[in-house]
Amino acid sequence: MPELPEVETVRQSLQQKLAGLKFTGAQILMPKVIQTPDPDEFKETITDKKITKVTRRGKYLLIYLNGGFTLVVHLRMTGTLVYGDKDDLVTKHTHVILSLDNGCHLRFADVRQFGRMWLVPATSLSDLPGYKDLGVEPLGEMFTRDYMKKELRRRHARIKPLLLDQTFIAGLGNIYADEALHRAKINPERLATTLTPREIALLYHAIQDVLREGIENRGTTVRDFIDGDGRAGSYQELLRVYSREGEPCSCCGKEITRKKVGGRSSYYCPACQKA
DNA sequence: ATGACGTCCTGCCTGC
DNA sequence: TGCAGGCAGGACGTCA
Repeated sequence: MPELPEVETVRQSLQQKLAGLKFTGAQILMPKVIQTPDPDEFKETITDKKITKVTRRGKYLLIYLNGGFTLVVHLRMTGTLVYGDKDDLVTKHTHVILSLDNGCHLRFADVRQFGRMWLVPATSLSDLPGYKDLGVEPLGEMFTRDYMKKELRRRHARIKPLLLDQTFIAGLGNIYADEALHRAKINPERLATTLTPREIALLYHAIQDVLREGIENRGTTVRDFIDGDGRAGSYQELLRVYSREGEPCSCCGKEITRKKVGGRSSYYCPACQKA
C-alpha cells in the first residue's frame, strides 16, 4: 500500500520525467476514478497544460500545471501512476491514460479501483474532502516532539489507530505505523494518554527513522507497489514486524504476533512491546 | 470526540 | 481440480 515513502518515491521518479512536459490529451477508461470534474471537462482542462512540478502532501500526489490547475492523485491500496512508452501494454486495470507531448504516456492503473484523481484549481485544494484536515508532515519542521506530546495528551485513543489517523500525522499507514511502534517498543493497543515522556520521544524518532529509511530504499513492495518508472521498492527486506507473523523478533527472538487493533492487522512482538 | 461498522473492489488463500 | 467464501485494507460516511 502506498504510504508516505512510496508516494514520495513516485513523486521523485515523476518529477524527473514529467517536469516541463505538456499533456496533449486524456483517455478515461474508468470514469469513477476521476472525482472531479466530469470526464469531458477533465479532458478539456488538462489538454495543453504544462507540468511545472510534482509535489506531495501526506499520501496525496500533486501535479502542478500551468494555468493554476493541479492534478491530485491518491493511490489508496493498489493504485499505480507510471510514466512509459505509448506502446506499452494496456492492462484491464489501466483506468486513465494521459498523453504527453514527447510521445510518452502517464498511466493510472488500479486493481482494486480505490484510487482517485481530482483536477482542481490549486487554490481549491482545501475543498477536497480529507485533504484540508490533514495533520502535520512527519518529516517537516512542524512535526516536533512537543506536537506529539500535546496531541497524544489530547486524543483519547489507542496509539495504533491514532497513528493511522491522517488528521494527526499525514502519511503514515499500516506498515510504517507497525514498524515505528516496534522500534519504540510500544504495544499497538496502549492508550495514547498513557505513554511516558520517554516513550513519546522514542516513538517520535522511530516514526521519522522508518519513514526516512523507507524513502532511502525507494518504498516497500509487499505485493503491488511500483514507482513512476514501474520499479519495485526494497524496504520490505528491512521490515522488522510487518507481514512477519510467526517469524522471530529481530530484537529478542520471540515470535511476531498479528492481532486486529481498530479493525486493522497489527504486527508486533509480544515480548518487546508489552501491553 | 471516539469507535464500530459498512462501503468500495479484486485477487489470493483456505477449506471442502 | 474446482469452486465457494472469507479476507485484506485507506478513507469516508453513518450511527451510537
